[in-house]
Amino acid sequence: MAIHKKEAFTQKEQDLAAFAKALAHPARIAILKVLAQRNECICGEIVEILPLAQSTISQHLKELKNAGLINGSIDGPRSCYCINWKAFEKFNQEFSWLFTNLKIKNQKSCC
Amino acid sequence: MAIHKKEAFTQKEQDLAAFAKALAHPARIAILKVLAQRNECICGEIVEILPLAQSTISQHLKELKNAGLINGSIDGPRSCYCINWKAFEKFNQEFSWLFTNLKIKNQKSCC
DNA sequence: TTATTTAATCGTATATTTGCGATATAAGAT
DNA sequence: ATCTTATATCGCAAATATACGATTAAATAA
Repeated sequence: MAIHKKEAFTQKEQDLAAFAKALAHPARIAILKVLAQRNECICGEIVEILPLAQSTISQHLKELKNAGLINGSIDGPRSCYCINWKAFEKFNQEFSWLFTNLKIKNQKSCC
Repeated sequence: MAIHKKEAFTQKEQDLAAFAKALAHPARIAILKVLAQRNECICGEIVEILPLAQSTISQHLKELKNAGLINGSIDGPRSCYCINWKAFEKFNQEFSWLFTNLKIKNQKSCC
């Protein structure tokens, strides 16, 4: 693709896209669901639940953490993860902005 | 990656991930904004606004259409696109389900 | 019919993502 | 100090995504 042209778009567009990207894999959706159900969770528990290798889960957790959607803290030899509800709330609003705000002027599909 | 393990996840998880994937690029967010503002739009107009080649825009439009987020109809030598608000509404609810429903039990982040 | 316009598709190059095994790291247990 | 446990990281392979120029297709205009 030569060059990513992300810099050509607004920060808000980039942020929203980055958030969507973090959610753009069923494994990460599933991880978030597990974290939400258990409030907090160590990596190993997720590995037991999902049909993916430990290294793969660790990678997905890293991406979710980089996107700011989860928090992680070292707890002895384990790593404890949980959802960052604050960030979720923020992005939920961003999505609402995209979903509803843009809809105000035009209510119906055309073609 | 050898094999995509998407089939190992629920349909709902896959659908939500696919929707997020469609939004996971700033160009596609920008295209949706243009479509929302103008209600309907031909490909060429979007090409004039965004700093991407015609073939690239066409590719992004195809992905948005495949994801069901936009409708497209052939209008002579042009193609007219618009947002499929119904699909948007549906996925907005799916996201709300993810964002709020899961949150009921656990209100605070742990780590 | 022949040109023009508009958009989709093809082919290609490159970047990124996904996945896993192997290894490294770091804390706790013995 | 050594072993065990839990997780992160490395290195690799394969799949996807991104981008663009060139070409094709299809409708209109001349």
